[in-house]
Amino acid sequence: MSDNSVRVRFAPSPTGPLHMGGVRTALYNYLFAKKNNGTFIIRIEDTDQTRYVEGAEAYIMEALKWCGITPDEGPGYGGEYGPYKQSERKEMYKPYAEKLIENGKAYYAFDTSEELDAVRKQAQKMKMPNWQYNSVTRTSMQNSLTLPEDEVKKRLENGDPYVIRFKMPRNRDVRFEDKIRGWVVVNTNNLDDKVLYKSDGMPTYHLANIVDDHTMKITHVIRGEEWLPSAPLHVLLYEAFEWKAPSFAHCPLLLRPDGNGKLSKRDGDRLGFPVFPIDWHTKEGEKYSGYRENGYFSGAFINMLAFLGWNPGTTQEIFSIEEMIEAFTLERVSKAGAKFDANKTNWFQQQYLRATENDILAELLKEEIGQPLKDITNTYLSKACELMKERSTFIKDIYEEGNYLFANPTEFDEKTVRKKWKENAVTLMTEWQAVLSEISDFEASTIEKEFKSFIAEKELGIGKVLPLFRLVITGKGMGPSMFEITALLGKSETLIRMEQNTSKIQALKE
RNA sequence: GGCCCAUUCGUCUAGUGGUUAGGACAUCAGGUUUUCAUCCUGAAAACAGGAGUUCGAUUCUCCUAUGGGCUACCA
Repeated sequence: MSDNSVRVRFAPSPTGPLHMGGVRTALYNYLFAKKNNGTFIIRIEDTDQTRYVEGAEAYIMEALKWCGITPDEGPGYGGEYGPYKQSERKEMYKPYAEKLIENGKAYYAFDTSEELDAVRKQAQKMKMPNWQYNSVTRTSMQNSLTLPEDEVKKRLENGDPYVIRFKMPRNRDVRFEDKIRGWVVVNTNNLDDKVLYKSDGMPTYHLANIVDDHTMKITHVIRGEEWLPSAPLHVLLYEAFEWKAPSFAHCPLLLRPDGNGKLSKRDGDRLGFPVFPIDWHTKEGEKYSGYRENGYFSGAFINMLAFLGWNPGTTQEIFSIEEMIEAFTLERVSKAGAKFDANKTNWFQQQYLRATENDILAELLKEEIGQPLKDITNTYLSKACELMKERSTFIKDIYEEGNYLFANPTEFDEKTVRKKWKENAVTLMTEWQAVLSEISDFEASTIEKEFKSFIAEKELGIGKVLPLFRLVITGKGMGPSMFEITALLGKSETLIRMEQNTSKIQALKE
């Protein structure tokens, strides 16, 4: 592997389940890596011990796995640049922070959180809502820039709690070229002296992500737009370390379909669609539903997600992951946030269901429905899928909408009975049953031919007779071709239903 | 409040100075179908507003508006 090969990382924080916005960021990283024959890395950013959520990391890994976004390096996947969890890299950050102090790019600060809160509150009272620890205010705070050298030394030796802050330079325009947005310029006067190293001995995200990206040889940082404001700080950090900065690409956010704001945890179940790739159960017993458990194919989910903020510039919309890799470029990621549309997701799902081979659908159906289908042959199931898939979106629809393919119906659509079941119905069905019983091959085409001559003989329209036949056999007023259905059910089952159900329906009528 | 980013049909988007502003989802109307779905055909539907630059702006610049993000010893 050469030094200039592409290496990207997806760096989630295990503070909860990964939602679809995060999955999309991971996907774009993955697509970019694969497109460029590069390496896709997962790094767990767990530097905030207070926000650790049990099970979140496992959730993230499983969700990505379901999506087919497979890391080349990461926890559980190996790699030469590990460990891939920041908590396990804890020891390596401090020397880097200290190096920055030596260079005069950072300093120790002894102000406690409480003191800072007090200062902020005070400033707010004086109508300055935006107090920052920066080049102006740091001169009046307790830090290694204001305290005498021996006092600083004493405090450090005493083990007094301290943080290390970045010494943000004054009045400099920091610029970098974002792969998605073009040039972004920010003046350092608007930036504050960010904490790099916390008093608990852990780095903040800002330090850890720079150190890790550098030591892991990351070439492209592809992340959400929420990081855009701190990107200049990161650029400055690379500069302070005299390291070459990676390229940056800030993806647009996923917005809520109604009203305002970015898509969040609670929107899903409130608006009736999942925002998570797979189910998430909280410790308190709450459930947030996921696409997997709701019956979506991961391919459809990923395809939909990719198109929320990216498009290939052609009219093709259905893409396999391989095709996406081939077509993907960062330049074609759009800049504006995208409102999520659950409708389109269903359309993708429907397209994928339809494109799936019948025998594969049969297997999936058996897997999903289980017990009720265990004695049905794959050949039969496969044919049932063929009949039902044009009118289904989810695997379960095949079973639910086509339940009559698996059992003699016990209910008969009331509306159809009322509208179609006339006085001659019983006679008609009895006679038709007799015709059916004479058919020997029981092929759909034969049944159809016999049916046509039957109604011709009766001088009746197809619409007068076929709905009755459908009602008797399926209990419904609509569905696939009756000839296909009865051919699949087979002669004896068809005759049994004709015999039993005709009188059942008639009984309903009386 | 400050800073940053964005703004084309209801939604996702194509479009990079001259187009009847294209597609997809959704919607509606016809056709096919015993029916439902599919499928086919068609319709309605957008350049946020205002100034510039230019022979000419959806496209470039500025301003305004709107939306979003950030503003922690969180990521």
